Amino acid sequence: MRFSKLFAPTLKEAPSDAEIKSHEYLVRGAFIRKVTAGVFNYLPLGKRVLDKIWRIVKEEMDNIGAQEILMPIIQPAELWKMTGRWDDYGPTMMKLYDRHGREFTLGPTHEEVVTFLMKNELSSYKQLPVTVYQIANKYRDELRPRYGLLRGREFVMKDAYSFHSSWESLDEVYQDMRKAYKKIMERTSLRYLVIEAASGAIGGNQSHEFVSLAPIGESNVLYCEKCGYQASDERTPYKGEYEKVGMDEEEKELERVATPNVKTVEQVADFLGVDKKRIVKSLLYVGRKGMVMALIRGELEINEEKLKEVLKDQSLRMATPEEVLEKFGVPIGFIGPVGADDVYIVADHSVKYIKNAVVGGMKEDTHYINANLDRDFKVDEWADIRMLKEGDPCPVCGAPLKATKGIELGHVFKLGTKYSEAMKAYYMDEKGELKPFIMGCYGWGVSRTMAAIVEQYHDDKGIIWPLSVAPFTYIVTVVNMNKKEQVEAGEKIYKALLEAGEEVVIDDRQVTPGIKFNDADLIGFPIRITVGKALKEGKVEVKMRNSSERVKVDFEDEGKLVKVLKEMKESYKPKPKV
RNA sequence: CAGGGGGUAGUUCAGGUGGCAGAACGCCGGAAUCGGGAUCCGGAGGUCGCGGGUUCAAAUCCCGCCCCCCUGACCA
Repeated sequence: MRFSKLFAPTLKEAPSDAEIKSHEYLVRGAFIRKVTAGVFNYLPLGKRVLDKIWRIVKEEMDNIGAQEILMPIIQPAELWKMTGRWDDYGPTMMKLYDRHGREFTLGPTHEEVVTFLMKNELSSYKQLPVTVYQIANKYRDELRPRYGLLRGREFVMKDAYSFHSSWESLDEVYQDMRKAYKKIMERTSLRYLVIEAASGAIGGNQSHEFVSLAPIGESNVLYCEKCGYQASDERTPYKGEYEKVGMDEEEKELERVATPNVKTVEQVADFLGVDKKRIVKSLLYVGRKGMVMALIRGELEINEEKLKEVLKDQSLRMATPEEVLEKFGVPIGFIGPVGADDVYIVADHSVKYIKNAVVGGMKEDTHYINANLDRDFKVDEWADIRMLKEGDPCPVCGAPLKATKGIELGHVFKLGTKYSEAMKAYYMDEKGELKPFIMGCYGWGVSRTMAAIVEQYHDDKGIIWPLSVAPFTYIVTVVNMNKKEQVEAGEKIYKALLEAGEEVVIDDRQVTPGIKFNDADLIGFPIRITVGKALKEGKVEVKMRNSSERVKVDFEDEGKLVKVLKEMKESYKPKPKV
């Protein structure tokens, strides 16, 4: 490719909306351009990188026997209503209507469509298992798209689905997928963790996330250096001791005290001069079955994912102040379990071990002190709904956990029969009985991977692409286009590399050397061949993007030059930033 | 969705007490130059987000709408 012909309008300045390096460099380096919030054009360079990632993902899927298909982006509402996700997933879906007013969605994922497909096409256990996948655009109306390709509203995803007649068969494919995902991580040179994860709105009962390490990542990971435990903070159970707060005291008399305008745990602790641990925090949620109260010890935080799982209700959300006021006639901040008899109460185990607790007074500007379990309030369900943080004990070995952040690239789920039952997708087993398919689903963020790689591979000048995903391997930089000998030498090297089957760009633009060097660094070509003043000695300079070292190589000897270049290519192994 | 900020040249941004539409970079033409976005001369480029209102006069004030960005995710 000739740079003079390449559609690659690089930018000197960072776009005003770029907050992170991958966003800035992908835009400045002419890989992508924003169309509207969370929606991008891929320019030639970006398309080349995307294709390389695409191909790696495709090859790894093909390797484990998954079969590529293509499903529609437009999906009818009826399928989503069958599984209840038209409402559950609702706000995240891009919805549209045809001329008859019939409802559709732009597919945010394809469980419904693929289950519908298999329900009609597979009828016997003899046809199972089957694994299919596609690589296609997905649409999600994110609350707040941001970070360039990391959280878009339109993005490229690989989604695979497997159908089985036994859990053992599902487990085989699940393990194959995990191996394939590890290979994708390795082939894209990403540093990553595999963590146990919450399955969220997708559902199911086992899932692992493949997380690429990055400080700006939105997934919080807890891991144990001692035993190797790795999990999402949303998923990590608390298996430590429960601290006893005042358990050796006498039960004192329940008393309502005035706490004017004192609402938060912090304020209450200050105002009453008590430890936060003595306060029981009461949070109200609204789910499918109405309002639910969740209790936890004052200084701890509630893990909404755990709570959703306990209640088996993915639609759960925090109640608004208005809803709370309407229900109890009491503003938020003064809500507590004493006298909250008509609401279902879920409490974290930590609440069990507080005597003479402080709770909301259920009357504006008051709190109760000396509230005691059973005597003053009841709990309908005990559960572990605590959010763990760094330093909390590892659930496996008890050592203090470490925290880090990452970008979720892959997610594998054992779905079980959630979708097949909801959609009556049955096959006939050996005994002639109808059984719902046992299913797995496996997602990979293809376009997001591009941003994740840049997050790990860049410096203050631009991107440092690993070879496997670089848009081109080499750039031949002709320093002075007015010098015939430089142009001729550059062309000769360019052609030699093309003939050797290499991916190469020759920078034949009539611009100053500074622009050429800076663009080469910004775009991130792994190897640069500079044709300039060293030509007087019959040499060119070769430099790898991840090093400042320049090697002088005789250019007249093409065989030797190509050999040296290929050797440098072999040894090019940029170091990730994390 | 809530709160905040913003929308002016291709980009990054000034102007905003109402009175001729601005800069830098980029772009086009030219000069000289050619190893890290260098220099000089000349030039093109705008429904000031959209619609309405107030006014002799609106980028500027008022109203409505659209879009973009940031923070948050109701942790009481």
